[in-house]
Amino acid sequence: MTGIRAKARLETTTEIKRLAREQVANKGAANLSLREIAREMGLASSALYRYFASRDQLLTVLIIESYDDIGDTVERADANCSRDDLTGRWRAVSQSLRNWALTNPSDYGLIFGTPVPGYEAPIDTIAPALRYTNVLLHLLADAQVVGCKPLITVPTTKEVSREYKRVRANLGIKLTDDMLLAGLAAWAALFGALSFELFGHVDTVFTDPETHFRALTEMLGNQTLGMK
Amino acid sequence: MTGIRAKARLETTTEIKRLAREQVANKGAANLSLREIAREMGLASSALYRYFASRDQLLTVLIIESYDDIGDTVERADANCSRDDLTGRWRAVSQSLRNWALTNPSDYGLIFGTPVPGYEAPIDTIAPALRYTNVLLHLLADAQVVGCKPLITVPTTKEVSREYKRVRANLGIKLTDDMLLAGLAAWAALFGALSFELFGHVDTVFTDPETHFRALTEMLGNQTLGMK
DNA sequence: TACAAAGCAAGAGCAGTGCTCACATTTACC
DNA sequence: GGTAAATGTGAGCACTGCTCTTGCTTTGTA
Repeated sequence: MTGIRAKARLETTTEIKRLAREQVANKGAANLSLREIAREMGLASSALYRYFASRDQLLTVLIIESYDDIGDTVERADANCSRDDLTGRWRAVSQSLRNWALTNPSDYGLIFGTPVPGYEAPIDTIAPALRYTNVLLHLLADAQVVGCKPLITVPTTKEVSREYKRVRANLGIKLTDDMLLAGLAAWAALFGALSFELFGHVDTVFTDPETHFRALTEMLGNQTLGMK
Repeated sequence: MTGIRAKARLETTTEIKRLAREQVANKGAANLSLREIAREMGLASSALYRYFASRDQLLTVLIIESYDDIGDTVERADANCSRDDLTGRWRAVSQSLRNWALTNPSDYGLIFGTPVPGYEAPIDTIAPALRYTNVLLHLLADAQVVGCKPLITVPTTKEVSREYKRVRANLGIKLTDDMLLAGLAAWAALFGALSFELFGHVDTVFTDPETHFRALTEMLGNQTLGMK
């Protein structure tokens, strides 16, 4: 029975990650210290290297888990709505995003903040990183099927239509140019607003950021889902 | 004549900042090393503390200079347009933003990336931080004066109108609710798109990010400046 | 012009970091 | 029960930010 050791290993690994997350939240990713984790666990610092190859690898694992967490959250919010309630789904998705970000600000920073120059995201991060975006893409696709037309205008140049053709191929989803642009713009506005808020760029602007965020998403929902 | 020493001090200070910027660009802000700067300059590491109180203070100075740099850039782009060419000004402003970000990606990361938890921006950073935003605010104000109406709808709740009243006060600028929301949304979409691009979240989506960015800003300009 | 004060640089030293490696111990399986 | 793998230890290397004492140079002034 290899179970005892496997169980202990899992526990230790989980505890390391827990303490790491705590440190990242309190002192920032840059100040994450393996030695401090070891001290808190009553271990020799070298012992941690039996569980994680390096500080960077530990951080990468935290990032992957965060991607999965935000993916879970957004998928669940979307799944809780009736499929044909497109506005409701958009509301639920964007609200759940902000809630997650406010609840896990350091994880948000880990994912959407400044990457280390030269850092190549390992393959393991790619799939989890796509989950939360796919929720939006499917919402847009569903909207298109029932005949929604975004209330925006796409600049009609050959360059743009060529690029968006490639984007459709890259994303593997069939969306009209206007739905694509409206969706990408709404998505960018959402994360732009969240980054502004979480990274402290609008502290002196808003008294109640939540109210603005609601107004923003309401407006973006109108623009993107538009009229049937 | 205090000139000789003052000049030497200025030169040393500038050189330190130059090398620091180089390191931040190559290895990230987290890996900025005062000792390495000292080595490269042929100085004892302790000598650097005559010029900067700490590593953090050096980083803060870099951030302030970056804020001023982006402020300069955006102000200049705007000033180069004829005042009543609102669309042209919006194009110039957003293009100059992207150009600056692509030319100085590490500075962009310094400003718009993950802040250190508990880090309180010193007062010196506040004024420079407002410059690039003020360019947009004045553009919106000018648009309003000539009767532009954004092509969006604001959710008309008491909460929203109360919050936007406070925002007007905080920003010290009189904009209608729809102009305010349209402007903030466009601003958020701009920086959201830039952060996605610079922080590597859309590498697999776009073949030519510039084309998408142009389409995005074109669309946002339409929505915000709208029709007279 | 002489001199005290202020500015600047050096080098040793402290406490901390990531990471490696040889070694000891514990556990699992044949 | 013996063997091999998994796990933990502690010393050690090379690095970091930062402080403090010591000595030298420039500065403004008496």
